[in-house]
Amino acid sequence: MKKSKNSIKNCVHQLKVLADETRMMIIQEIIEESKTVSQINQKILVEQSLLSHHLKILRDAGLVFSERNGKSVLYQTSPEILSNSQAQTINLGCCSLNFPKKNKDLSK
Amino acid sequence: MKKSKNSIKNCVHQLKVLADETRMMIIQEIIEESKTVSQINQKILVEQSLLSHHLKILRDAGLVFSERNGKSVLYQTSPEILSNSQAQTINLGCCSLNFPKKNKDLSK
DNA sequence: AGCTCATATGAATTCATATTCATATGAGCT
DNA sequence: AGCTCATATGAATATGAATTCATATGAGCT
Repeated sequence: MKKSKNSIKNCVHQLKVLADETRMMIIQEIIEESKTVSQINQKILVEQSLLSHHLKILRDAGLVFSERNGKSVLYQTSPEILSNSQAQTINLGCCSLNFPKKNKDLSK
Repeated sequence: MKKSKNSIKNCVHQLKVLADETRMMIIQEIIEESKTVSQINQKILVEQSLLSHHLKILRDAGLVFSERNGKSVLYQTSPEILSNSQAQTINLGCCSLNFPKKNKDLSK
């Protein structure tokens, strides 16, 4: 069951997925570098199972993907949706979303 | 009841408002030039009252505004949310939405 | 194999949002 | 004032999405 990528329906669906405070925060957490579920959970204080449900919704929408790394699972934003030149733009087909680049502390 | 503009809550709320096929189509109809409700309704085939409800939701979110013009009411996108340089960008605070410029026929 | 840590899943419930339908308002016209 | 056109509103219902809780899976360790 593939979704026609540039249709307004699919774009609106992806937008709906992003139009949630928790999921928006998840994207902002992982858009610059991939993180494990528990790393995300340390920043976003919701029940573990709830976070997992949200991650599934993001996965199903093709906005993020995961890969297992030992005991934990790493999440990152799907390369297909990131505009190649600017790392902070999410392309949804009928429209694209721009996140202002946040200044992370460089001590790490 | 004013909404703090750049909060993630408000941004997500506006995104939620835009994450609807009908409302997305409304925005696309009026983003380049203002239109009356019936002009919009000619393009977007939903019940008049339903369209009106959607327009209210867009108004309440501060995404569009209306002004009466005789018997009809003109709708246009709020200037505050349009990035001044590019007419096709909607600024939501924590992120902004970009619409590709559609080529309208120039016969008008 | 049994134990623990990390994450996922499913079903039930709660909460939000879209849709419908009937009706109201507001402006222009006769 | 009464009529019509254009739009808005409210309440009822239907649909969908988020949250909770209990439990399952999967990997590494002893």
